[in-house]
Amino acid sequence: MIWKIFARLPSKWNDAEDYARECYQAGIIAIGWNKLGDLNATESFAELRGKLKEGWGGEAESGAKTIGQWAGTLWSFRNKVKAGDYVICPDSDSGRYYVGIINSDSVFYDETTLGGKCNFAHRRKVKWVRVLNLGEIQSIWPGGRFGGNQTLSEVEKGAERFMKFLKKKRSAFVPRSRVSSHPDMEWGKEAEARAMVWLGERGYQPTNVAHLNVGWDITCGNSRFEVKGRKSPRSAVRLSQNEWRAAKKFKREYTVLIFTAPTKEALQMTTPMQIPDPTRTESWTPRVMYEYILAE
DNA sequence: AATCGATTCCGGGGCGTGGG
DNA sequence: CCCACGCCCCGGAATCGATT
Repeated sequence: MIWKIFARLPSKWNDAEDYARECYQAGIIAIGWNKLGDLNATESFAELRGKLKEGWGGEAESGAKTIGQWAGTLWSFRNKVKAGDYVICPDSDSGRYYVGIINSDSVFYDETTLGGKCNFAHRRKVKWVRVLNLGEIQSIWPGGRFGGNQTLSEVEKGAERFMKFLKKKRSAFVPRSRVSSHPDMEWGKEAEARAMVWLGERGYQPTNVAHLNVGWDITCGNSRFEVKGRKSPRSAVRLSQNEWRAAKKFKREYTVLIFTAPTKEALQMTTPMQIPDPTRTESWTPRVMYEYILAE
């Protein structure tokens, strides 16, 4: 079975956050409604619905209908999801889709925060196996839409194509339908500053070498980091020829860090998407630029 | 002023769900 | 059955902002 599971707060909330990457990095999939306590202690769908009504009755916009859908999500998460099932978890911060295989036989309850802020307590262990970009998703589901909008839903349409896609080996070029971008100087600088802090927090001793034009921005011993900042996942990440060459040369020692945040304040809190050895682990579309000069 | 591209806005479509 | 909804999202249009 294939499940689509969102690990995020509702987008209609103004401070909605996406925890997909935290889950990915922690080897977990997690959903909210913490106040319910351990789901293993809940015996039936009806009991679950009752507890939800008690705890969230006021927030449920459409009463019984909403409660019912929440109950369905949690009940499926507890009962219908099985070890070996596939999970697809969309990440709105990076515009990517994490694909994994459920690795624990039952749900467990854990309120400790993952890497960043995610404290969604209903969890299952996941072995994440792939990261797909929009182009790859669209090659499976034209239009990029699959599964439902609820926190958890089963993916039915295109399930066979998805399985076939996973078996096929990674193709070199997957077209991406998104606009290309010029690097934004100011955001580049902001992102670099954030990267320095973030690396420092993780125990590195980073040196900023961006001004040297070597093909990456930050050096920590043998590790080289290229930092990209963007305001939304809709704008593409572009590697210059210089950067590409360095990435090819240093392979695993070269990592691209992508910071996606709409405002400077948000950027200070953002954890980056990390792409080690980018020329091998991701699909890039080469772009050739021409210019025309009028002959004298 | 005009042009070009990035960014934001928003209409509406789509799939899977439980309620009635 | 049908309907209305959800921890949604695409893609065109409008807006913004930088550069000439």
